[in-house]
Amino acid sequence: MLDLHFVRENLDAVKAALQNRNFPIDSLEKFVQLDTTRRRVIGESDAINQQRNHSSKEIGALVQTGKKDEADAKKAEVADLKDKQNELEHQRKKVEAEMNDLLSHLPNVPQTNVPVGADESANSEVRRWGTPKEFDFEPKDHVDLGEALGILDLERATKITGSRFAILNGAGARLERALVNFMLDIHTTEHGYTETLPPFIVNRKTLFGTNQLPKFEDDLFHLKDERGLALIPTAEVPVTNYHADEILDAKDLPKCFAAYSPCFRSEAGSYGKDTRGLIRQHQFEKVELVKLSLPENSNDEHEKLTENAERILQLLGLPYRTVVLSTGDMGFGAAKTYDIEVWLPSQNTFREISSCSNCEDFQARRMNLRFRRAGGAKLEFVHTLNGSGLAVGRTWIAILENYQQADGSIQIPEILQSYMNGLEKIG
RNA sequence: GGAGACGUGGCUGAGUGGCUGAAAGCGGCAGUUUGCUAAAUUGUUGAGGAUCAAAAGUCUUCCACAGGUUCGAAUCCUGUCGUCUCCGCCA
Repeated sequence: MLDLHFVRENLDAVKAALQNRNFPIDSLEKFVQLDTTRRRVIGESDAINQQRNHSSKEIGALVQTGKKDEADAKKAEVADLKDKQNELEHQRKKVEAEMNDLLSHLPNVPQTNVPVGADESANSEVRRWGTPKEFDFEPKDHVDLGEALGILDLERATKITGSRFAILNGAGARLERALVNFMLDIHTTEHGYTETLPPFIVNRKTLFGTNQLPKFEDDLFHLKDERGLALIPTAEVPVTNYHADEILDAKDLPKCFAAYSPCFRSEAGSYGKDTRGLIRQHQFEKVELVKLSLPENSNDEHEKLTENAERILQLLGLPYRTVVLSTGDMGFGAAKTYDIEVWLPSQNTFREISSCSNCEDFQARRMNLRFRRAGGAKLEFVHTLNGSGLAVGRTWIAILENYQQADGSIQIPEILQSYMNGLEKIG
């Protein structure tokens, strides 16, 4: 959420940012109007409050000195004030609610070094690693490979749940589990993250903190429960909110978390997109990286976090490229985002396997996550960052496709073999 | 699921209708003192909003949250949420 004062004082900059994000700017005119009204109403309301408080004290004194008539006269006066007050308070609440609603629907302002553009065609590649393998046979996709090997069963998953669900069996299930453990081990032992295992169900306040609400209600799986709970779409939600409503000590920053979790997404509006295989599922597993950082360090932390995620692909020997998303392609809360895209032979292209964002103080403001510097200075909002390190299902796909052999077997990357009980190949 | 207790500032903890944004202690910050460390001592120390060019100042709101009673609520009433204890149940 953008700061009220920031929007008021940087109206033109915010307007430009919204336009670059393909976001309608008419709400900013409404903003100016609401802002003016709000301040007027608060001024009037406070003035009446002051009178009331003052009169109440006088009444107290009059009652104690036995001047009942005068006290009664005053009481009548205050009763009048109270009516006006109620009216103003009502207005104030209404205006503030509208204002909040408006602000909570505004996306973050992109950093100035983010490429401006309408969509993903304006994304810009920042680096590339590895060389896609040349196959001397026609490479299959992960569905053909997995089903032939008996490690992937999409049909029965559809039977027991529905489309966009999958069952992994045998070495396939083991590979998934190996990847989770491998990723967590690297991030905790080599990259300094603290492992955390959060709840997979969260409340609405938490969903608001990381921007899923109010705008993206339909992307979630909601529980039929009077508490308004939902399944997490990513561990970013519970983990970033871990310190919500707290005041952290500057010396404890940055805080770096690595969290495994399943992720649940309704994928509303994506019908017909990536319908084959594991690419786009309603449920998938992910190891998520989250950082809480000092504002002045968040860009450096963002670079490091992205490199930490890339490191996993390097260790697995999977070719990838990293792109910086354009203003039109970025997520709602991000100020800057790098996507890491892994090479998929079957599609002869790079596909997203991680998205690493610096949200600056956008989420922190929503969840009231602040810190104090030494010297007792004023409280400031923490900067929050997150990125997949990595999406496990898509890594599973990448391994099958990149490590497939002519006979349909899958060679296991060496670094994973110890996680697979020494298994060198599947099939 | 049943019964009971409770929810106050960074922490502990006073406060049962006006003089309480809140005692006291701890912690934090600033200073003084003392070979160093430690201790002692003095002062200071919540958050949001409005006003203001800014600071200062002034005003206002906040004692889990939302309502209500009252001229006046941390204090009384109702609801919600949460925590703890005991019983039941269960992995």
